[in-house]
Amino acid sequence: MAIQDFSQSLPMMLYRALDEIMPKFRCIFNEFALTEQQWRILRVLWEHDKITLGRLSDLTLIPSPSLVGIVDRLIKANLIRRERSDTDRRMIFVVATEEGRNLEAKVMPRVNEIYKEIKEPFSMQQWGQLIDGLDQISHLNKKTVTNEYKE
Amino acid sequence: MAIQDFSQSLPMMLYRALDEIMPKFRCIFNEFALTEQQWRILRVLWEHDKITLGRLSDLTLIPSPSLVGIVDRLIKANLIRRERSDTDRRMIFVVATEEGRNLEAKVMPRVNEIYKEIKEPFSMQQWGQLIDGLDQISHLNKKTVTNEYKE
DNA sequence: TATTAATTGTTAATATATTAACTAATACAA
DNA sequence: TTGTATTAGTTAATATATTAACAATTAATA
Repeated sequence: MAIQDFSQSLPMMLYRALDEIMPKFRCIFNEFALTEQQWRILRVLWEHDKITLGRLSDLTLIPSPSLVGIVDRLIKANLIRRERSDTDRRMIFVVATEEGRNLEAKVMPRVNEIYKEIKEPFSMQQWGQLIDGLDQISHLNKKTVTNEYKE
Repeated sequence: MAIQDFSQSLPMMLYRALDEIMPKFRCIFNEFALTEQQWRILRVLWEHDKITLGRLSDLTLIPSPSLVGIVDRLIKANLIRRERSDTDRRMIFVVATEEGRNLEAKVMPRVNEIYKEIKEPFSMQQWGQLIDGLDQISHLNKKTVTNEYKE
């Protein structure tokens, strides 16, 4: 056997984990006529009244070129709106409409339900180790792994 | 605080981990004029002389509709070829050309180098816990975690 | 202040993902 | 053996990812 079996490599393990869990969530998103990316944007807006496209890109992990079209479609669906900044006219804020805000109460319970199902078979320690490992991966290039701003 | 902070949710942690490590690999793939998906296919073919499209889809996690075009482009690049099965004319095998096989020796060392860098800061135990956790996630719906057909 | 550099978003071109519908070939049952 | 269901792969339509180039605005500096 090779030193490193492809299907057991970290990238494939990560992809496979996502392939297992995301369809469950997308199933719910589809019920509300949302794509996964559209949901991510709303999900962030439910935690931030007003946010620039740049920061939205960072928090949703959606690359900015993609963000343009996704935001366009959310606007067409009347769930969010653009708002150019007065102080720095380069920046554009994104804000949820009332209709967009109202979705939270409908979608989140369903999503939390699935999330609980996924988490359930794990012991608290196992889950913590998984999250810690992932956190360490996503901070590989940073000087120190500081969790100081963890709420 | 919300029960569940979006950016600390499992899906976002998985996506963020991939966002951290994959650009390092893609950098190498680009040097050989390969996309990530094209590389995945070659990577599998280096372990399997001959494989059907269906199984290739399973092993690469590339959905079959995507596979069609990706395989087309790999054929145009003269790295693989299609071969229809004689016994069951529905099935199509994919095989690496000599040029495709020759890439392994050039690409793999570079990829292994990056992989080692990523793995290095982890203790063996930490790494094992991470892989185990991911493995458990990707087997959530299976009755038992059977690795019987592991090579 | 005029120039240059950096920042924020956007557009464009190509590749891939998602979902549904569809074709061809094979298996299966009446 | 015919009709039906299943399987393997493909096509089509839309959405998103990736990379590079670009425009507009602001910041920085000579």
